[in-house]
Amino acid sequence: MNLFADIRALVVASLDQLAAEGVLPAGLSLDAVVVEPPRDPAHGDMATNAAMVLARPAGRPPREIAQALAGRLLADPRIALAEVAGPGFLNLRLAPAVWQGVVHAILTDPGFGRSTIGAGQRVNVEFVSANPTGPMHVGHARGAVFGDALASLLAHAGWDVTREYYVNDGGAQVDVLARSAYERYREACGEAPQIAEGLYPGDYLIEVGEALKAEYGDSLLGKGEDTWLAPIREFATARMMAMIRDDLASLGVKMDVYSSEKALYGSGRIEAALDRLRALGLVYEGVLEPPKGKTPEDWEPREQTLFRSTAHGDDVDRPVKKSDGSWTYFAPDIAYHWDKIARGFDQLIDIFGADHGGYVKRMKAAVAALSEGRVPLDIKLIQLVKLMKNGQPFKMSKRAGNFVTLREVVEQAGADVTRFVMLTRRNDMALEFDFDKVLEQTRDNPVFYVQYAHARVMSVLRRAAEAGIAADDATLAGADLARLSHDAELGLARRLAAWPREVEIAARGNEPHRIAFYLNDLASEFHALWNRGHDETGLRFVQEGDQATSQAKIALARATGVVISSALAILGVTPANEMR
RNA sequence: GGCCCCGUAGCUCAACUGGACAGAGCAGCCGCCUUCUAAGCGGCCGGUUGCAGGUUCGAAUCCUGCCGGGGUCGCCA
Repeated sequence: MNLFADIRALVVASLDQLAAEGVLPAGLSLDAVVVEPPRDPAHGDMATNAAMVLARPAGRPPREIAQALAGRLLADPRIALAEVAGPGFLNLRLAPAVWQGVVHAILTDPGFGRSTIGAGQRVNVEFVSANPTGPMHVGHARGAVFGDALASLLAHAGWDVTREYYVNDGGAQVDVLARSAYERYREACGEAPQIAEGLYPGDYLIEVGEALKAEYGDSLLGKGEDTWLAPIREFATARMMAMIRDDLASLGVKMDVYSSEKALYGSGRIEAALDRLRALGLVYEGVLEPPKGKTPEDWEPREQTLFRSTAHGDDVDRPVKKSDGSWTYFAPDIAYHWDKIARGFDQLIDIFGADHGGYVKRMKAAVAALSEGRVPLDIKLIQLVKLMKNGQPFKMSKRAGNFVTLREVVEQAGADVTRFVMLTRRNDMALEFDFDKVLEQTRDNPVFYVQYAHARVMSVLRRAAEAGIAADDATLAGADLARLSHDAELGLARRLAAWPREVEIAARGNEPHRIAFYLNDLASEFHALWNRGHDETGLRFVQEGDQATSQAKIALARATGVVISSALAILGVTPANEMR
């Protein structure tokens, strides 16, 4: 059930009638007609721009069209008031029964808030994709939470979603990992480790060294890289991936698929992808111009293998091979995306750190070329997380290997709080994460505020039980909701009615933060009603001695709880039953 | 210098993807409150949406050019 879609359908049907009666010309496109909540509640419950967008093609003044439409709409019992306003808006006021019906729908329809706009299309959400060279840090946590919530959101809106992690285990950095682990292995064997400049100094490799000793004894001591590099690389990356999976699990993130970059090497798939592009005339040998403006010191013209990304909107063509003949990072990534296309996804989403912004155009160009424009790729960039403690920047020094890990954040703040806070900002805005503030129990902590609203709903149900009022869902579904007549109550119901629409807007834009903002608004509306009960006892949810009215009001509270819980589920946050 | 992102109330951020008078929360000011659930409630003040043009019925949103912040710029991933 989506009330806005229902009313839009009514508007469209009415316009069709007007066309049939000759009031409007036949065959007008109604695509641009929208029904949405006005910014200003004084303008009514819903507004449509129909008259304005049709004025020009119909050759009639907008207000005249609006007037005719109003007459039609008023014939429907759901429409209580239809007023022409401003340049030709038609403002609608809906009958209380409509809002009461929303409460009933929430209590009886488990699919309330779900949508079918995804139409079962298969979408692949690739996120985190951190190098398997160490534990994940806060930045990764934000990407993980965002990707996971986006995936849930899309699933909620009718997409068939795959969560995927691209393991960057093929480049030079995993060799560095192997060398670093080897030193820790030597250390475990009683030798003095030499963590040279450029190796990973973090303590997390100590246990890997010990595990290596347990596995290999001292058989690798004193041997050259050619004997130990490959096996230790395997060993260490496997350990790192196990650690990363644990980290993700601590945040409640579970991937459907892990894809290995390394597996692409030697499989012929990189070559195949590039051959495909070459056949399209998009791979060639050529010389790049130096970057405009700032030319690097050591720049020298050099012929190399290039992808013609400029054919699909990039600014320059991009190399796929390094000067030593090995692939650039881009080459296997092209093959990887081709693989995703080949697996039949209708739509791809990549979630990158903001420092990869320069990579976006070439990746989109590659996907456009390989899918011949059939598979859209949306790339969401995740901005930095600024860690704070008591309003002071929380310093981290990655170089020293003692950066703040995802694990530490989750241990201090908890998974629910971490997730919620990281979703209260748009992905392309920097996020401040203050360890103290996120745990505060005050109004300006959105996590607390929303959880408190849910806890109050549960409290109402407990109180009803104490008062001997039946308040199970079946009973509430049969409550006499016509008793919900106060504007404060109907206002809350209006907010609940907006939920399905909010899901669709958020899903269409790949913007899970909208869910967090909606939750804040809904909680605010609920708290406001609760607080009015202080002075106006008639607005309290439990009305001593009046079971029927109590049940209607409790149904409203319960419906609010259901929607909060459903929205929190998309964000991957557990609703609180009581505050401690 | 090229490209990408950001710039909105004193602060932190929204704005339904082009809709009406740009909204919340903090902070500030003025009242109220000692509780159906306690960590408060109501109201007021606060704006040239960085600047200047353009597109149109209508612009924070789209286009052009500037200003400021961040990121990035063949052989890192």
